[in-house]
Amino acid sequence: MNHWLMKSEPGEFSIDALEAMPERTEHWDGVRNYQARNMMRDQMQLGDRVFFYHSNTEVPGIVGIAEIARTGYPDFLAWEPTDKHYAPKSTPDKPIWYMVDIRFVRRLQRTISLSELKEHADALGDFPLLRRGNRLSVMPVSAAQWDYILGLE
DNA sequence: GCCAACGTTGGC
DNA sequence: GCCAACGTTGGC
Repeated sequence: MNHWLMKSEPGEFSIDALEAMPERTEHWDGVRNYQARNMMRDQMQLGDRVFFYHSNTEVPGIVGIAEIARTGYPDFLAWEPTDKHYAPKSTPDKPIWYMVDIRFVRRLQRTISLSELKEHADALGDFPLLRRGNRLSVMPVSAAQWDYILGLE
């Protein structure tokens, strides 16, 4: 089992919005970055756990846990001309962009903020979220990092 | 294949 | 709202 962290702006899609979905499940559409796509398409497995991270908000940080409910499949919104994430080079025959479905597991008892994570940078070791200028919206979390962060809760 | 210009991300 | 950092695009 692998672990992941996925970022979302709560104004776009929040942990509350995920919990409110039917089956508490929603597709993670709109990723238009090749590194993030490759992880979703090739590496995520059913049941993998995901830290749900709120970005671009008052207190950015990890707010909850989700799990992979469906492995990588084409992001059909890429070929919807009216969609915000329309990407005309991607077609049903030759999809470029992929997504997964995630299911709500639970909220954290408190937000583990980015600033708090930074205080533990030494213990966490190499963590993409803490790398300077990092902009990946989907990133791997090692088992040790996962356990350590949950220990902060 | 280089690289400047541009758009986006996301913390602050 | 600002702006640094980064990925992508497109001219050459």
